[in-house]
Amino acid sequence: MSAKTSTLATRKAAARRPAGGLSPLEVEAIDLFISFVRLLGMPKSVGEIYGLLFASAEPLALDALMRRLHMSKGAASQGLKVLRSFGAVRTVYVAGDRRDHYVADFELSKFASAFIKEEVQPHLDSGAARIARMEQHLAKLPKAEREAASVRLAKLRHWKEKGETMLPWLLKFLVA
Amino acid sequence: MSAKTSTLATRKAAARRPAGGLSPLEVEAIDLFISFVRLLGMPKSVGEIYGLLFASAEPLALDALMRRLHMSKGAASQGLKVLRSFGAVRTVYVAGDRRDHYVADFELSKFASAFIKEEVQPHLDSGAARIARMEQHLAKLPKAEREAASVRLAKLRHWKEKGETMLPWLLKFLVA
DNA sequence: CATCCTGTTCATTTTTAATTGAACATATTG
DNA sequence: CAATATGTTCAATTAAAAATGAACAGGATG
Repeated sequence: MSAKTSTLATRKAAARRPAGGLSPLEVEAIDLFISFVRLLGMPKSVGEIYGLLFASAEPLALDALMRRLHMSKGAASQGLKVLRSFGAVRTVYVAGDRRDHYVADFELSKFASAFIKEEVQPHLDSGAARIARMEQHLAKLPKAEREAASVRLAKLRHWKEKGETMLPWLLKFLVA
Repeated sequence: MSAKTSTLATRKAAARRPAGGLSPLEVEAIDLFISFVRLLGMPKSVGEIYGLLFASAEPLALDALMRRLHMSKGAASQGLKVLRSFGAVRTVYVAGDRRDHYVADFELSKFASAFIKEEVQPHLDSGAARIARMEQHLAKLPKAEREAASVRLAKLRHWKEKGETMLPWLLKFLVA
């Protein structure tokens, strides 16, 4: 009896979509975004979700993502949370359905600016703090060592400034 | 007799450095570069090696890296291989010692350009191939779906072009 | 208000990435 | 050329990251 309903559901889904529940176009989009999010150090599930939403003409609810991507509820929920957190995805109202339905926001720059704000910027900041501490240590060194180390520290400061110059520019370019 | 020489060498090195074999300055440098290489998706051992070489006034051989970083020979060898591969590190001649001695190259941009060439560029290329395939699939779609998908594909093409514009610029900025 | 539906959280398991250490290759030295 | 020193590679181990699934919270529904 439970076998019967599940068979029906499966058959219905299969009729709408090619084998496996994903069209070739969707598969390409998913692959594309998996490799993109991996580049940014995000879990592949995030790329799968965004890829499917990007390719999908209709908004999709959590259970549709689970089913079509063969993904657990937990992973889908967490992935959507991440995507929501930087606005790569948003919910849309669907009449007569109380599930949340998601669509992809097409502004890809949101991935990049989230990455910069969450990963790069903190590193730059902690790097700055570290350089300050290194300057403290430097002062206590015997003269011979101090001079060699001083050159290196200058290099670090230079890179830090370069990073701080580049980031805003990069953000601007991406958003434009 | 081999015991005698190795004991002497060990004692000599230990006298030069504080407990644990790493000065506070070295520890800061190592921490800094660990987080930097992690940002680029490289193993932490690569950051440890570069960090120590960056801070170290003298060239260091593989066994010194192993000893001071508590790292296996394999990890040190592989890490140096990676660092050599993009010129972040080079060997220098040390008279009367047949081990390879390494120093850090201070041009940090080498990390970034290696990352772009090895990680980013290939993704852009495969992305381009994928977009081409998606255009094939698109043609086979019924008209209604085709139009929605077409808008999305245009977005992808746009991002690809943006990436292709930005990368050379970014490289130039980094190297400058 | 008891039950069902939807979604979140988090301890556990699984998967993936990095490290170890031993076997090997190669060069050096007496 | 035997013995030793140096460095690389790779199968096995260990550590880190991600996914699962069950427990839970809250909101709707009859």
